[in-house]
Amino acid sequence: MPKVDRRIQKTQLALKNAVIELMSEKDFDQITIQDIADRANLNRGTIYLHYQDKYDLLDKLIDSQINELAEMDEWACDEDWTDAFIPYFEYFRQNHLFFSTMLTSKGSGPSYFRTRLLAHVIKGFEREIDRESGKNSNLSDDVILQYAGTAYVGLIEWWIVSGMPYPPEVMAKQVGALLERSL
Amino acid sequence: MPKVDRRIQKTQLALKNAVIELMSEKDFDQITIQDIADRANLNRGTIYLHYQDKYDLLDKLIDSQINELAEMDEWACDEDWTDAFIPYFEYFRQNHLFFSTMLTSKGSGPSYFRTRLLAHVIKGFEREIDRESGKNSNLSDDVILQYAGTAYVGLIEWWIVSGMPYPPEVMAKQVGALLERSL
DNA sequence: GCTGTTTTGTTCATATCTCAACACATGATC
DNA sequence: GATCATGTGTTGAGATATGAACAAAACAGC
Repeated sequence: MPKVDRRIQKTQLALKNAVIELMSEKDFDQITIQDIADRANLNRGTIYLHYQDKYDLLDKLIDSQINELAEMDEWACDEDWTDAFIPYFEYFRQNHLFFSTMLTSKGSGPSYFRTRLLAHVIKGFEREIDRESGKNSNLSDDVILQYAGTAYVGLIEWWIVSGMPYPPEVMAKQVGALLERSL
Repeated sequence: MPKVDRRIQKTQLALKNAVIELMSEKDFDQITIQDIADRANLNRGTIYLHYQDKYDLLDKLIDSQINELAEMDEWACDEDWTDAFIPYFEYFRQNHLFFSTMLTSKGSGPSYFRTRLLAHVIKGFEREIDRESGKNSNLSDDVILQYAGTAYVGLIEWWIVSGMPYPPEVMAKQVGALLERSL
């Protein structure tokens, strides 16, 4: 990774937080580039140095968030299946503002971020399906993945929107157990 | 006022917060320029674009804070004497991190900021002494000012350090009453 | 339709910040 | 005293952000 210039990092962080704030206040389509620039305390032109328009900005914001998740996938993949989810739920808690806003925001139709997240989750589950014991012999992979994926994403959203009523470890263990049954 | 470039404002704000944080953790003399740069997430060289050294930085930080106070002096001077202090205590509450850190920090000897603040307060009180009714006819201005000034500053520090147990309006009214008796 | 207002993208010259490197001082350790 | 590590202050080239201006679009109200 060629280290990124400090100023770019700060600009992107400011933009991310600005978008999160604004999206929790109004519909994304009603947000103007000027709004974002003002909230991020940046010159409007600066945004165009990095993004095509506000949709590109949102896209790349989501991209980088998904990528962070993807990096965690590699970092710890074959741990004990019951502890494997702990870092994820800690991550969700740290970024709960992003997740809650993006998952619940109703731009037009169901959240674009949910779609992206679901796709990523399903891709990660693909290689975890039990194809040996025979317990899934009369089930299609498609069905299993869609089932487990939506369940997982739905649970994440519920947990965050409800104010994270259980600590990350508790969520992680239970999710691990349920997924192990489903996959 | 020629408007200041956004970047300068951000840099100064970041430095201010960094210094506040660090001073609440360790003695100012033990704080290194690199510490400040790291905490402010700035390049070390950037600090030298604005300040001679860390002492100059602290000086100018204090300067600007005192100047903000001075601007409030002009904004509303001859209101009702019992309400006049409300904006000040609201200001103290907003900046309580700065005031508590600067007032209680023991660089070497008593706080430099306290000295500066006291001088400013006394200067503001000078024209408020009652020289007509005769109630102060056998008192020296010096004595009155030192008395009222230290009392005021001491009360501010107590209020902030104690976690601001009374709302600003309550403090303002009582301080107004007490100062009216003293001046 | 037309008209005034807002938002958008883009451009340019300039200001500020960054990064890396440097020489020098300070202080600790042997 | 020599050596090593750490902090300082400075420099230079380059990268990024700024502010201001502009034309074109998008949009509202009439």
